[in-house]
Amino acid sequence: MTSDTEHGNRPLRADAERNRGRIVEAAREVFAAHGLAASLDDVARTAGVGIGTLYRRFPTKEALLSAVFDQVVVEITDEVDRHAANQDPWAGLVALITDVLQRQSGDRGVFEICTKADFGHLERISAHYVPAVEALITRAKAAGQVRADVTGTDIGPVIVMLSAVGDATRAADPQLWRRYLALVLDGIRAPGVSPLHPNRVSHTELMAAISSSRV
Amino acid sequence: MTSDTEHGNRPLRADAERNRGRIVEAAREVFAAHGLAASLDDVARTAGVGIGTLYRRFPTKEALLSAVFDQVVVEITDEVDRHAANQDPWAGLVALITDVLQRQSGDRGVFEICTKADFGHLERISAHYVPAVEALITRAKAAGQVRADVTGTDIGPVIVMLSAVGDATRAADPQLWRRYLALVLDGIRAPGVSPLHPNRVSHTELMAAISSSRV
DNA sequence: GTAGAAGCGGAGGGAACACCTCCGCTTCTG
DNA sequence: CAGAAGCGGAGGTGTTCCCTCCGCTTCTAC
Repeated sequence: MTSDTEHGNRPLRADAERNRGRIVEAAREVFAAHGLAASLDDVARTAGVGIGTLYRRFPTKEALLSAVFDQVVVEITDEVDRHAANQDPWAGLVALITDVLQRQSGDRGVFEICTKADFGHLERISAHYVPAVEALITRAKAAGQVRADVTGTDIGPVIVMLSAVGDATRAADPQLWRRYLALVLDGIRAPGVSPLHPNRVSHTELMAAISSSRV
Repeated sequence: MTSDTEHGNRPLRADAERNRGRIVEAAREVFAAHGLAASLDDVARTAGVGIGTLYRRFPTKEALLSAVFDQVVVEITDEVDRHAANQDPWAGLVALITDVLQRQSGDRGVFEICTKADFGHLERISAHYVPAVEALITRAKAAGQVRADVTGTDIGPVIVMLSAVGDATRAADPQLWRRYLALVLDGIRAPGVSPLHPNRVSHTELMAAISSSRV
């Protein structure tokens, strides 16, 4: 955010640096509202600069996405690691799911970098997410907090599910997803009642499936 | 499907009638795979006819959508009414949710006519769906089968949620949504554990929100 | 103050993709 | 077998992207 150079070389002129900041800020807003497919013309308009200015600073769309989301990825992975370290595994799991959803609800850009493989952020996130969730689920099951037939690979789909309901109901009530989170948590909690359809799908297969859906 | 006239007037020539059938069938397939935004060129190609032939028979995209989905809407509303009449309200509710999801999982076209207001099918469906679900929930709560803090307006979001997970995990395992259905059903079942975020949103508001999401 | 480097805006090129029209040619039917 | 009906698909029109180019403006170092 506060980098005052372009590629670590010559510092930018003051007005250029100011515009760069505006562009990143506008991109964040626009991607949050319309997803990563939003047009760069839209970003430039929101930033109040010409499209040429945007492209001089960020030669490709991907460069802009990096500038906007690299920091967010670090925040998310830190958060995930922190929750994994929670002494109470159930509390950690709930906090992890809640935090991820809170970030995603209301920010379609974040949602998409977490679920679409297109731009490489997903890999970095899942490298932290997968072991964290596996450890939490194992510990929570050992403590009798989570039903025995739930696995670590179920949490990804649970997040997708709640994220979808958050998106769908946002216009009616932006916090309504919390209601369905509570419902689903009650479903995950021990002891289960309904028998579960078997889940023989790996994290890797799930990631691939999720990021390829709704093309 | 077996209509052998265009607007109830002169019957079509045999080859034209044959092509009309192929077009409707191809449209069903293409919309199922790619959603209602799929292009009519794609439909024509799949049907093995020229784009001109398609447009002569269906002057607008909407006419084709009607030909494809009007019957589906009737089937859905019949199904919904039938489940509402189930003596065991819990069994009826589960069957209703399962049937809707079964139809939607694997058919993006059906999913979209059920959730997007664009083409007017949603209204016809919800005219049956809303009273059916309200009656089932009321009866199921009276029988102690559903937790007291769940309402009729929760079932729509639940379907959206499971439909999203079905879509996301389809490539990994097309039946995996059943696993999360069981999880959610356990969450809906009486007695609840986690307190639910209040739901002060009407069916109408929810429909509007859902059909306007992911524009 | 000023020269010139740095930066700026936005028209527009090029590509992709959608819906739909038109018309010369083909096929069916009475 | 005549002529009505139907056919195909090139192409018109429109939209929406990403990105380039270049004449003009603004900043900054001296």
